[in-house]
Amino acid sequence: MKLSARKLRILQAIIDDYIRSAEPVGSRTLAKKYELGISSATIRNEMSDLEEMGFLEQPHTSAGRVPSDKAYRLYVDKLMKVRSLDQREAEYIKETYESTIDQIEQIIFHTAEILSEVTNYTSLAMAPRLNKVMIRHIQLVQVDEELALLLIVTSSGILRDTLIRIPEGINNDYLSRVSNILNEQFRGKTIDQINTEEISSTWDKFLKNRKFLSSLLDILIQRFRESEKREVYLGGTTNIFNFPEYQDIIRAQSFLNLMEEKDLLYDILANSAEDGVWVSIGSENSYDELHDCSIVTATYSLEDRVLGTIGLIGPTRMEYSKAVSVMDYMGKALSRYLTKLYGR
Amino acid sequence: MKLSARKLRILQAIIDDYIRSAEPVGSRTLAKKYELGISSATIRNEMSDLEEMGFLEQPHTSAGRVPSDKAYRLYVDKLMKVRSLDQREAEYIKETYESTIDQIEQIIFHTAEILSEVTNYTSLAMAPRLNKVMIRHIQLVQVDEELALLLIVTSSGILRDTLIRIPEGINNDYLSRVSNILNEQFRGKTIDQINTEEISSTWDKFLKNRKFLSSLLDILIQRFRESEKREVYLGGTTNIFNFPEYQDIIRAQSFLNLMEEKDLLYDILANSAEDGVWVSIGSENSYDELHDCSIVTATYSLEDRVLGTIGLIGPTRMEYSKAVSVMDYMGKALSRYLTKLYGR
DNA sequence: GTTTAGCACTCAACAAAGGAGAGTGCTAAC
DNA sequence: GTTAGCACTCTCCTTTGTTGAGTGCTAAAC
Repeated sequence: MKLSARKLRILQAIIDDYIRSAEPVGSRTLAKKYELGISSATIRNEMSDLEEMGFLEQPHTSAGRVPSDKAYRLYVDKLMKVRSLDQREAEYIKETYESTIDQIEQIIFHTAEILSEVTNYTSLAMAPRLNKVMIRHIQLVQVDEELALLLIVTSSGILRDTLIRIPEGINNDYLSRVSNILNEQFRGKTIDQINTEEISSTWDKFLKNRKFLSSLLDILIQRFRESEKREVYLGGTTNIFNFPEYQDIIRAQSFLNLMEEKDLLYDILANSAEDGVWVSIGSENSYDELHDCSIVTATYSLEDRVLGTIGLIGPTRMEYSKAVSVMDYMGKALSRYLTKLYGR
Repeated sequence: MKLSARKLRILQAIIDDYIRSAEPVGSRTLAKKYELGISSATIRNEMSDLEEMGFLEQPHTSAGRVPSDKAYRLYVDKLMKVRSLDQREAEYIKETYESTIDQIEQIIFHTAEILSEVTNYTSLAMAPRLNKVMIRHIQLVQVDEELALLLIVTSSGILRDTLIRIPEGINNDYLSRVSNILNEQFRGKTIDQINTEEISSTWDKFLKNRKFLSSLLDILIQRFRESEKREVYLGGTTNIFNFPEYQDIIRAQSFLNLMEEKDLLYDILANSAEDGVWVSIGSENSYDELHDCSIVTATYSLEDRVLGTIGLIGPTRMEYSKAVSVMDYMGKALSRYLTKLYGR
């Protein structure tokens, strides 16, 4: 069977209506509300065809029909008109960025909050993958007799540091010699590329303070490990209660429990598109728990390195056109903002 | 009317039973399950008295009875036996502390997670109030031609830092002169005690780079402001679904929404006891939204300065004896751990 | 004076029964 | 190919009993 223009029009009307109302759509409603120029009986016949073709589903015999995941996919790919973002919303996003602080993690966290505010969906934001970023500078700074600070600066200005205790009798000169060696070893590499054994052997130059030096290395490595931490920030988790499909306590709970599985969420974001906006609908998701959710993601970058992904999650009956336009805008705005702050 | 020993025994039995079952307790159940040595009719009479005295409430005529907030208060103050913590749980807490990282905020966050794991309640943890902590050292470190790092070390080793851009032609010497001045101004003060105007006038010594210096000051002040940030970490928010009283979607939602109001939660923690464990039951809470929750808090300290508060929140039908013992243990364990890490 | 057995009464919770309403599929006519 | 009409289906809601746990009261027993 072919998807005639009329069938498409009807399908579009059903999807639009269902996205708005969350109620199965019947032929009579359709005939009355949308100016399709055909009677409900004709619509019934067409709907029957659409069901046979897998675009519609019936919760039970005497209910209206509901779009299938396949229908949403068609909608997203062909039918939907992606509006560009509302002037007011774009303005709002811009403004909030201007007033934020400059720690990269905080910016991402804040981004998640804005996303959920603007869309009323639950938002996800993956912390930047700093292990893809080059180390630019490592330095030990003496704070006082007991303490020194170990600094790691990456090529994008992102910073890690740790306060460490130093043994007695170590002075600033000594620390800067150590710094130089560390720099030789690390500079220009990404965290992924570091070879710890090689470094360890370098310490042989230093006869004294072996213990201190190797603990220093431990700390460094630990800090690098942390950068690989698969952190996900969430926004608007309780927005899910706004949707009638989550009025059921069991479903709401299982959704919220899912949102606590940061590792899984991270995987979802990490496995979405490599660049740009990406939509995954219901059963397209590789995780069972998400079979009645849809996810819209966008990547964000610093200069032209993709650092991470942000996303929205909601019922399959999602306002895709809005979600896609917001994500598109947001991914770009965030990238611009990061590049402005940390780019060269 | 006097609270006879028998009335107390009955009340205790009712509270114990209700805490376990969440079902109104009837006289027959009581007579059968607990060896009180009296018949259900006698218990009925006593229960009627207890209701008159305000210790019991009846959801409706033909239901059993439920302890009132007043009863829980009596229970917490007089009746309950505070067990010391289960060996296994104490062990578990100790172990997890040993494997954590050393950023103070992370430790606190992790504490919240442990708390909710051990108790199955929702946990709260207030970030440390660093504005009560003395500034020990401020330093500017040059990273390369464009960037420098501004460091603030407090008396308890807690660190804040920011990467800043420096104007051309500024060298390390210059930065260390500036550092010295900043140190003169700030060292030994708490963040609360800083007088920004006084500092601003100090810049007059420097003819060049006024703009850089004043932006530096802005950043410093901003960082201090951040330290006053009223941050609260949560653990186990979805644990609330385990309780039958939150099977109702409206109540669950309003609870979860409440948990998003970080400012309010911060206030609650900040206004609990100044030191040690504290219990607030139902209507004792000053916020309406919490009238059917109870909160158990404990403070944590570094050396002997109280830095913040951790807490548990759950239905008034809470296992107070467990909650109190866990909070007591945890407050102390956290303080010990912080002191070990950051104390002198 | 307490304690207890017995009984009438109350009320929520559950289940069954009976519309009402929305929607479908089919048929026959246009 | 389109449409009106009608029988049929199925959920949802309301109504109506029924059950069971629990109470309060009274009168007898201790």
